[in-house]
Amino acid sequence: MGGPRFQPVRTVRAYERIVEQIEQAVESGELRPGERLPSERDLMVQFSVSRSTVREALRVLQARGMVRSRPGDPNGAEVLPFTPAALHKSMTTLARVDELSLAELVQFRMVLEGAAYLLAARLHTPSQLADMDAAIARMRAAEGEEAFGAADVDFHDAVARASGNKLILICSDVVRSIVLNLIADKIRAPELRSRSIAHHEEALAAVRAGDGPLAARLARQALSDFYSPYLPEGALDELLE
Amino acid sequence: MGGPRFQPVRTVRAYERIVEQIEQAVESGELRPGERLPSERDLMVQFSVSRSTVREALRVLQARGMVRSRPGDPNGAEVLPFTPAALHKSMTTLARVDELSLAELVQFRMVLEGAAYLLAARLHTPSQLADMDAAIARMRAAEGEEAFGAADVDFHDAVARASGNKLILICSDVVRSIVLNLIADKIRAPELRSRSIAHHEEALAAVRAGDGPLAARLARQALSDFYSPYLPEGALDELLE
DNA sequence: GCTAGTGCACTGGTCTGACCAGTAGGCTAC
DNA sequence: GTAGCCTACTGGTCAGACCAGTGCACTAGC
Repeated sequence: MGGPRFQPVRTVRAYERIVEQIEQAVESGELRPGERLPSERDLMVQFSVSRSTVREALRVLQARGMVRSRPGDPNGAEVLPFTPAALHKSMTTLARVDELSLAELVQFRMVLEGAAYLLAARLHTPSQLADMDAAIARMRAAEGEEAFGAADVDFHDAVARASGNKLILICSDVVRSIVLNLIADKIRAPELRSRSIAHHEEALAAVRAGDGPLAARLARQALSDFYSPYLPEGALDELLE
Repeated sequence: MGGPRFQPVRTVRAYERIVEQIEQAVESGELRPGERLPSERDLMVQFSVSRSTVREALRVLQARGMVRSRPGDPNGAEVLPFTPAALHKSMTTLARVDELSLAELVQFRMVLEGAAYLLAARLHTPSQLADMDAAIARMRAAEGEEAFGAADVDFHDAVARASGNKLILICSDVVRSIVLNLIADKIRAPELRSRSIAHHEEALAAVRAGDGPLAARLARQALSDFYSPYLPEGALDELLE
């Protein structure tokens, strides 16, 4: 050993270069959400490749959720604002393929929600508290399962938003929807509702009082209560004090 | 209102159907990592579509990290084990496009690492403790930045693994690498090393003693210490008691 | 004048068929 | 027995074509 240090080479496909270029244009702000890409036929001229190559690049970008194309649209593909759809997709795959257990997912939710409540208790603004109040009111007023669930989601969203951390917000959202999807076939007994509302109100009171640790503990406890029927005994105990 | 409830329709592209079918085959275990897909020309017969359509489907699957194809490979595309690459990608985009601040990322790390230490303190096995010891030994023995960094990563990985939660492990990993990437241009002053090692050892001692809350607090504190130079004053205080 | 309807030019989705540069494995010549 | 060639494949790319949609300008009718 001692000769020149060579680097492994990798052949780069044409469509990958196109993906890179468009991706960079989006990330640098040169292309903003809502704007349109040139048509595929224009792109094939600009990149001087064939249309199939352009299309493969667009498929990759579409899979990443950065772009959407609609047949017949005279304006070409639309640049989309970032959505956690791709994040959601890969986490879902992770959950399905990589033997991620429901316990792990719920535990992760407990971690995230706990942090969200902790931060929310210290950072909340009046309007965010109002959002939480409104969500609880909607939960109480809800007629069907659907409306109740939506209001429930709104509440957790408001808390996560109050945490001031977008990553917590997005990840909570993704994991929650995956978890709910996993147990969608089992029934959410309506008699749990009043208890669920009470839990939410306690946690909200702690948030309002600025008692982060208490709010976090209540939130974890509520999650543990809610999901323990679907889990082996004691699977979530580690995160409860 | 009162007529039949119609559902919005969505035209489904041919390549999407192919993606679904292959994806499902992978998720159901019918196709296992390491196995090969038929060649594109075979697939076009099986799905009775053209090769371009098959290829667009493969591009999508490849973008999701489920499949890899190599020119000339007589065996067709390879089914890959799940990697967090797609997760990594979408989180990186999130960080770049969605104005995710370094503070949010580090805060998120504090949340995850805190949880990892907390769980590790309660669930660790002897061999996992040994892994952590070994990693610290490597940190101490490291000559260059690179070796030190690698050992550091190994340590955190060992802790996350000891948490027993694969989601925490993977997400910590992803977020850590994004954060390190963001501050890669700044120097990691070598004089911080001995302090960093000391921090790790304190936290490890708490883990060994089974004191989860202490371990978690030390871990958060260490992260806060390490990253505060790159952040506005007090940006991480909310998660320190 | 304005609106309703009709074309048209263009889009993306798909297909066909072709070429090229790689690869792996069998075959041949030594 | 082995080194090296051959071949039958592979994926990557290209060219050209058709179709069903879409939006818009234009036009016919009021």
